[in-house]
Amino acid sequence: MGRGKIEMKKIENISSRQVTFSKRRGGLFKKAEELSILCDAQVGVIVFSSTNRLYKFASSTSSMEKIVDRYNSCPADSSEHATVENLAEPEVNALKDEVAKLRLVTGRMMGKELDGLDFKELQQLEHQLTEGILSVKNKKEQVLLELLEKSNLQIEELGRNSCNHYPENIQAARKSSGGSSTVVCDFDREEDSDTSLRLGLSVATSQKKKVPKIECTSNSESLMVLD
Amino acid sequence: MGRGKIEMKKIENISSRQVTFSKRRGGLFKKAEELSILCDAQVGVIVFSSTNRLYKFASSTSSMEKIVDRYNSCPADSSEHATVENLAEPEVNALKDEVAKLRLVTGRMMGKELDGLDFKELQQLEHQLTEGILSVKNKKEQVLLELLEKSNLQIEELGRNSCNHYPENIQAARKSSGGSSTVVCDFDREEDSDTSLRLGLSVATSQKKKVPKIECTSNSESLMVLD
DNA sequence: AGCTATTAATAAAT
DNA sequence: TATTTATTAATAGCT
Repeated sequence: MGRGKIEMKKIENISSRQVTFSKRRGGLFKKAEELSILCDAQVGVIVFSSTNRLYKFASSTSSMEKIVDRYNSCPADSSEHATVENLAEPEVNALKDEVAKLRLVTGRMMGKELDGLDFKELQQLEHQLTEGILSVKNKKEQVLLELLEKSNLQIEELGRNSCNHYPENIQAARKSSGGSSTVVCDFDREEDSDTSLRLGLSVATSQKKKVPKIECTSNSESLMVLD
Repeated sequence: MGRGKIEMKKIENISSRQVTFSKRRGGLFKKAEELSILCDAQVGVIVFSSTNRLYKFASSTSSMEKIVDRYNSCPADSSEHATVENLAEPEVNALKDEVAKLRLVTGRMMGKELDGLDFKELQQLEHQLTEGILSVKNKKEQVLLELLEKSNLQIEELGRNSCNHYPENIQAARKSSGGSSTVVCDFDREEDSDTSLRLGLSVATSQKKKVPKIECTSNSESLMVLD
C-alpha cells in the first residue's frame, strides 16, 4: 500500500524505519479509535519503540489504567493470536460470554466499569447493593447471636464445673442472648491479610498477579477462591 | 474503504456491528503485528467488546503480562522474549468453574449464599458493598450534573431563541448548574422493561439474547431542580 | 463465511 | 520533518 510492497521483516535502514514507525503508529492508533467508536469497544494500545520510548492509546471513554486493571481482572481469556482460531464450540463461546457478563456484574457491584450506565441503571444497581448490604447485616447479626449463645453455654459449663463461681454473670449473659438487644463489637479492625481472596472478591487492584498463599483466620473451607 | 464510506459513530445494527468488530479487530491486530515486525517495536493491544469479551494481541517476542508490567513501570528497558501461550482442552472445565465462582460472588453480593461465611468475611463483604455503593452514588451524581448542564444549555438556547421570555428562570438555572447544589429526582419508578440486561445483572438466567434497546437518557423531563 | 467495489493507509519521492 | 502521489491493503455491503 505504497509505491510498492515491502517485505514483512525488520526495516534495516534506521531513518526509514523511524519514518515508518511514526506513520504506522499513527495509523494503528487511528484504527484502534475507529474500532472503539464503531463497535462500542474498550480499546487500549501500548507501544514501545525500538528506542524504548512509550506510546499509548486508550479509547476516549476510558484510560489505560482502567483498561489494564480490567485486563488484570480477566486472567482466563480466549487468547486468539494471529495464528489458529478456535472460534467454534458454541458451548465454549456461551461459557465465555457468561464469564464476561458475570465479571462485568461483579466489577460493577464493586463500583468499577460504571461508565455508560444511565441514571436509572445506576439507581437500580445501588438498590441491588443496598439489599445486599441489608442481607449481610442480618446474617452478621445472626452469626453474632449464635457465637454469643455458644459463648454463654461455655461460660455456663465452666461455671458449673468450677463450683458456681460468678453465677450472676451467667444470668446476665443468658438474658441477652435471646432477645434483640443491641450487639456491639469491634471486629472492624482489619489486620487484613487477604480475606478478599477467600471471599472470592478478588478486586484486582492493578498489578496483582501472584497469589502468595495467605492463611487468614478461622476455618470455613466452604469458601471459594477466585484466582 | 468499502462499498461506501461509513459515519464514524457507533453502528446501531447489532449484527453488522459484530461483523465489523470481528473484521476490524483482525485488521487492528494485523497492523499491530506489522508495526512490531517492521519497526522492531513491542506492541500490546487489549480490546473489550461491547459484549464484554476480552481480546488481546501481544507482539510475538513478548507477552501481554510483560508489556503491562513494563507499562506500569515505564522508565525501564528490557526486551527479551518470554513465555508462549497455550490453550488446552480442559478449558471448558475451567470456564465452568469460573462461572460457578462468579455466580457465587455475585450471589453473595446480592445477599444470597451467605451461609458458611464467618463474621470477618461478612464484615469484608459489607465493606465491599459499601464501597460499591459509594462509587455508584458518585457516578450518579456525575451523570446528573451532566444532564443538568445539558438541560440548562438547552434552556438558555430556548430562552435566547424566543426573544427573552422568562429571563429570570434562565438566570436561576444557570446559577444552579455550576455548584454542588442538592439534586433530587424521581427516577425510581420502574416501568422497567429489562434494565437488568444492560446493567448486566441478569446473573443466573443466562439464556437471554434479545436486547430491547432502552432509552432513558438525555431528555430529562423528569429531572427537577431544587433551589 | 467468501466476494468486489471503494475507500483508506502508506512507501517512496519531494 | 511535512506534503504529495502511486500503489497496495483494508473493508462495507452483499450473498
